[in-house]
Amino acid sequence: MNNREVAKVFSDTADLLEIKGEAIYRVLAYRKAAESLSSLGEDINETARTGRLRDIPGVGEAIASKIDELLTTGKISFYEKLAAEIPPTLVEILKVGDVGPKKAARFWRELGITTLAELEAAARAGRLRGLSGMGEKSEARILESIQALGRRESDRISIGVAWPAAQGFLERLKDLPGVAAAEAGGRLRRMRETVGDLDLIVASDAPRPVMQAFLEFPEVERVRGQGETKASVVLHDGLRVQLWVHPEAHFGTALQYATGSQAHNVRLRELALDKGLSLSEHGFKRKTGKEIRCAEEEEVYRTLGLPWIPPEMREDRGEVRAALEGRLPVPVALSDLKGELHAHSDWSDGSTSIEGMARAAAGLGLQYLVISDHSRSLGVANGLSIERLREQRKVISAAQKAVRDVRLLQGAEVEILADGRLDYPDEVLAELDLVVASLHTSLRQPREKVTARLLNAIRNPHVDIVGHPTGRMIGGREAADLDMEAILAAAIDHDIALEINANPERLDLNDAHARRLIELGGLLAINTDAHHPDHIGFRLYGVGVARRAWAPAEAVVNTWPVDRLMGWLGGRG
DNA sequence: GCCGTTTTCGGCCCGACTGTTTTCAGTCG
Repeated sequence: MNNREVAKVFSDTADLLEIKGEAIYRVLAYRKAAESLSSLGEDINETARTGRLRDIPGVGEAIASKIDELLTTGKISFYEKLAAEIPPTLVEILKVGDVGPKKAARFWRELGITTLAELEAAARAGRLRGLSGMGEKSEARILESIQALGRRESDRISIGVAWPAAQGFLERLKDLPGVAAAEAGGRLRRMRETVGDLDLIVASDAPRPVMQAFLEFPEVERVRGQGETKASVVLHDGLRVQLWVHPEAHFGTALQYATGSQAHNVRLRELALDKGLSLSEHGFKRKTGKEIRCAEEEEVYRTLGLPWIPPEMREDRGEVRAALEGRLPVPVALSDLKGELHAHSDWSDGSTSIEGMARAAAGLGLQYLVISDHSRSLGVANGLSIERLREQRKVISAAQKAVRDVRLLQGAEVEILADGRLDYPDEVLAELDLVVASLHTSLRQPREKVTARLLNAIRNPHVDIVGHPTGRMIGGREAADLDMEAILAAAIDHDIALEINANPERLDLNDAHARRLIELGGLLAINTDAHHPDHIGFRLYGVGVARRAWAPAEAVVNTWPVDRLMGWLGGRG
């Protein structure tokens, strides 16, 4: 079983226990363990084999032994017993908005509902409103939420869609009279791969007109809820947006609160309690009733005796403890990136000439750009034959004369063939400044085979970077089944970098694997895989993943000045 | 069920909003 499958069992266990009415802290313990498992950068089978399950945050004696049982027998007797008691299909109806464990339990016990389809039928038949505490409005909301669930292919949208949408709102909010500041919060600010909605936080001492103006934005289809400080709307395209408006004097605590994650916030509130303070989005409160307001987020952390923690690191993955102990790393920032190491031109499947890409890179202030078009076997992408590759080198030199502000290098994104060989012979690879080796085909091979292909590429002395190592597409194609520990170890052994592909549909490596690589002392490259000048803007998302991985600039090869980069490349093949 | 520079037991975050209520439970983040 893989990490995600194991995590799902524990998250389902938490849901079932909650429906059953178990003590909430027992439920939360299972949920916390599930979250830790899903963000674990190492294969859980390896962690179990080496007896380190208890090192996982939130995994104690009881859950560790259940993980062991699951990995060795394929099931957990505790879960089997629970599932015999509470129908496990009830978990799916918790996805419905306004339906939590209490309602799910009542639908089941009082109406015999066990599945989403049965819940929908009961709502349509008007049978929900008969329950005490439920009326027509509740029933209508539930029905509406079920339909919304069915319409959306997934309940999450890509950060590549959400980010620009949020920026558009923020610009307009900042222009409103009486608005001192506007920021995105939530998963978006933490640079998660996907978000469920947009959380926007505005500082204003006159909240009412700001709220009103927001509700009248043309893309707003309907208002889901509205109070003094919060409003929630649905846009015509189905995107949900939440707006918080707080006075300037609270903006720091409000932004901190709205950024989350929930688990991170719980940690901070626990720390606050240790200091005799109660923390909420409005500020700190002493037992005496005296309040401490924070206009800036830094003040919130300072009050707790902490340095400011970057939003991308706020996932309760040890950042609070690291901050307390003064060993929180400074993660790489967008401004640290000095070059792009993986970009395509119209020589293969890019949209734009080499010179056009060079001008775009120069316009962004990059110091170097590697043109890395596809290799010969990738016919669908117009991969370059050896002859065309050599011809391209001359064109790159000519482009360099035309665009002097950015150093142009010739690379290639070389196919790792199904049998593990590379798509160009070594003597051709040796002619290139930089080699990105990538998998595009036969991603579904068994673990041993696909892992061996990547290892073979890593051992080739000409390969500098492995591109989008797992091949996953978010919400689309599954990652290849790789022995990631072996890949990370080999990459470190051979002093090559693993790519964080910044395309928001890829983000590959993901944050968990990238963090594991950093822990082990490896190197990353943040590459956009640009096929169009605009795609170089994807760097932002790749940096987000690297920051979530706690990667310092030092560990990212394209933050290095060109001389150091060339030295690293030249040290190999 | 987890966890510990106040603890191996006794804690484990806090408030807004909604709908159905006559004061609160449930959900959400």
